[in-house]
Amino acid sequence: MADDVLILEDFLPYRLNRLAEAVSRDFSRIYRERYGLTRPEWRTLAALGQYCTMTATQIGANSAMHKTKVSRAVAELERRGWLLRETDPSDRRVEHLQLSRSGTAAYRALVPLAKDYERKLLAALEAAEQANVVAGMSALERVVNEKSS
Amino acid sequence: MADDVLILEDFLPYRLNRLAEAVSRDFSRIYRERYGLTRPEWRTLAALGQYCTMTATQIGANSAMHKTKVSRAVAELERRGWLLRETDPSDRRVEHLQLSRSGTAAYRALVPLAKDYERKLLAALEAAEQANVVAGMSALERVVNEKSS
DNA sequence: CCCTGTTTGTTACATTCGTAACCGTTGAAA
DNA sequence: TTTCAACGGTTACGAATGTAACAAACAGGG
Repeated sequence: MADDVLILEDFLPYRLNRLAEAVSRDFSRIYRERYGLTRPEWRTLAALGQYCTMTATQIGANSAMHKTKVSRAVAELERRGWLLRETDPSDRRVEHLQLSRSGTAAYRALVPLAKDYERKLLAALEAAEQANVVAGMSALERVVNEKSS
Repeated sequence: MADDVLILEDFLPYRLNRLAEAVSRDFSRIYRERYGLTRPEWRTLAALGQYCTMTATQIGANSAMHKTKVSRAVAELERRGWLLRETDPSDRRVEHLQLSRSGTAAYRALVPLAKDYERKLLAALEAAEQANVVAGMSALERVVNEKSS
């Protein structure tokens, strides 16, 4: 508790980052090896798969991505023919995005793999530990959201 | 539980990343605004402050940073006069690094701020939630370490 | 109708980052 | 002694990212 040394291994921001990076890196192999997707592209795909139709701004807010990341991910998915844009007739700044047939197919192929990954990760924990993870994350999310608001 | 839609907001890798990014971004203001440090530089400073003397390779292993990140962070800290290198006489590839007097001063100034940040973050949680966070993170770390080994 | 300010989304530029190549050093085997 | 693989650390180069500037479209007064 002395204020002269920080035990980095116990420091919450560091632990969170280390953990998130390891998990993210590990999981990214699933969509990277199979489809060559980047993380922003995967997130955009996941958001559109879940919500069917969204604007770029909505994707950014929902997936916590900078708008330039969204813009580039959308452009790449469109280039692949996985995504369709439709300009809003009542506000021509806005583009409504949705997955094409082939984009939906890729999404549907990835969802079970993603769920499997999560399932296996949590299966290595005891039931009480799983509950701790879920409750702890929710609590931290609550605090972080309070701070930013 | 259906395998056709993934609820991104409940998906563990995504939640972890979102949380870690938010906390890291928030905390980074402390060392960035005050000293203009980048995250790799802060981590290197923290590692050397904790362990007194380390090699670049050890810092990378300890802080989960790529060796090029460490190399650049060390170079910058040295440029500031915060860090001293000493070539190992028995193996001239190895450099033993340690903080200089001014580097130590900066470290000592930052440690209480870091601890304060963590304290305030956890103070917004109830006791049971804090326990959940600590236990949940430890459990996840265990699993991730098992996977990579 | 124009002017101003705001919003959506894209692009230019500089910075950061990782892969891979690299240099100098070491140790060990031939 | 010579050779060569392995290691510590740096650097070059391409990819990814964020900041800021930007164009186009809207909204609301004057």
